[in-house]
Amino acid sequence: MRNQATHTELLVRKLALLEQLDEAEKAAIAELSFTLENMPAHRTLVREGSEVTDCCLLVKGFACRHKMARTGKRQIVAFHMAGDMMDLQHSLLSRADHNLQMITDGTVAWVSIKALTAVCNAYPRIARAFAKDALIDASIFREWVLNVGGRDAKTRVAHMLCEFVARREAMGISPVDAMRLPMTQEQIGDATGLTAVHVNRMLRLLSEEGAFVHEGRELVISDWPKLKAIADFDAAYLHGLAHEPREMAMS
Amino acid sequence: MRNQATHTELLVRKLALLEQLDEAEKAAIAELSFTLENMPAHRTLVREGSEVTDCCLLVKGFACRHKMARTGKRQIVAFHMAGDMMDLQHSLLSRADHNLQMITDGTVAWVSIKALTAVCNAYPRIARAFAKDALIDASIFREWVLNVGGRDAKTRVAHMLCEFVARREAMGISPVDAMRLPMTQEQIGDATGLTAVHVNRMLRLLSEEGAFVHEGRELVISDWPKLKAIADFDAAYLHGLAHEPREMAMS
DNA sequence: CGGGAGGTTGACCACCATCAACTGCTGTGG
DNA sequence: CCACAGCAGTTGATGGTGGTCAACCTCCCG
Repeated sequence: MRNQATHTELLVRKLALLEQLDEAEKAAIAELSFTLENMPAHRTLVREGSEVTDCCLLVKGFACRHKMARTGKRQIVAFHMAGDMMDLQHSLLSRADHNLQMITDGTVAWVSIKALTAVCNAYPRIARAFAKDALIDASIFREWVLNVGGRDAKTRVAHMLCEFVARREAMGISPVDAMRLPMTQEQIGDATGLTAVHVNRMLRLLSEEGAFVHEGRELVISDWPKLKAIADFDAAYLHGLAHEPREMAMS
Repeated sequence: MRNQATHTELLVRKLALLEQLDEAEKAAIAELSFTLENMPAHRTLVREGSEVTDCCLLVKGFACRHKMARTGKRQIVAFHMAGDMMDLQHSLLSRADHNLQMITDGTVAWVSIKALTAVCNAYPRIARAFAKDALIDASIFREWVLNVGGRDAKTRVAHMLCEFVARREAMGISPVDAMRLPMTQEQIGDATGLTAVHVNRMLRLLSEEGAFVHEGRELVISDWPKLKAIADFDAAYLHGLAHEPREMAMS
């Protein structure tokens, strides 16, 4: 809602979803030294195989993580939005095992792993919050394995949209009843293991069934319970990083 | 190799792959209070949705983690072998988001999350080793998303086998040139998003191409470089939890 | 000896990929 | 202001990978 949130406010908001933080802890985060950098769409932030010394927090815009198969097929393994620490794993695993790339214009805030480690050592609850975040990340990957391995095309696309919407809501990025999808249909395809053409057909099918209305990338979720049912979506795997759309959740 | 390894020796061996441990640290792990329990094949250790207070270390046999889609389709998201702490995520996320089940007869060692946390607080390097293990877990999930979302059936099955073999080697569970697969073809199918029938065909195809010889579940990898090439397998994503079969790696 | 689980093989078919053509939008330079 | 290029989206025709169904086999164990 508030687009003016600073990068540290965003991070506090995110961590507060995972652990109770007191004023001293919030202050410690606010005092972390971040380097802000504007990023154009498609810019690669971290490349597979590279060594990493900084972690990056997404402040504005959207990004994704992806890996390549030998055939050149790209598999997106995660989407990211404002407030996400996108490469916590690099704090302990020195070599990146995947790429990190902007999908829209945006801003990231770099922070050194050293500084992050120091804050974690001084404030165990902050360390716990980061650890939880990493574990929830893993839970999301498990759900994605199920999604691409075990669901048909319509369900897959619907599920991906549900997760995206639920996470947006949790971070308060925008009202859900009128949002603009940041990703192209090709990117949805790369995330779901489908082709852009088939994603297009599935989106049309979903709107014909009344789950949502969309014109281009403008998306209005007209029937959340229906979308959720089609999607086989249960937010439990997001462990608190999700809010379902408010007015619609119980209808 | 040594099937007589105790549960704590196994855990030390595993953690030593991730962090240098001194004698005091090894002793601290040896003093952890584990409860050993024999488990028959198919026994469910942790059920999705349940609350968890203990973590379990697999001592003997094989297990898997899986989730269910609404349609009843089961998706295996990980295989586990001796030395694996199978549910570290439960130390911070109280509710299980997936099932944990034996696939063969075996033994597990339960340890309370409290005791584990205490050791981690006292020995930062042990904490780091566990954290790395959890992050590598996540890296493996990412690779699985790519595997089921982005590769064709033959490559998928080959990749799954490569990972399994490489992890076995790292834990020294058995010589690779003659091993018995613990999982059924149906379970391989549940892990790769294929049917048992199609897994069967792919296994035949792979052995016709000379990547390995198999009779029933007895598997002899006759040409590791070829299997690896077919599988699009690069062990980097295992971050040190893998050894490629020794004599064959460079041939 | 009988039953059951796992494995193997064949026939058929559906879901989704592929290829291709066309539309609409946006930004850019003449 | 228009022309044009390029990207994203849309729709149709066709085909292949892998699912489904079914039969049968082997092995193990009671």
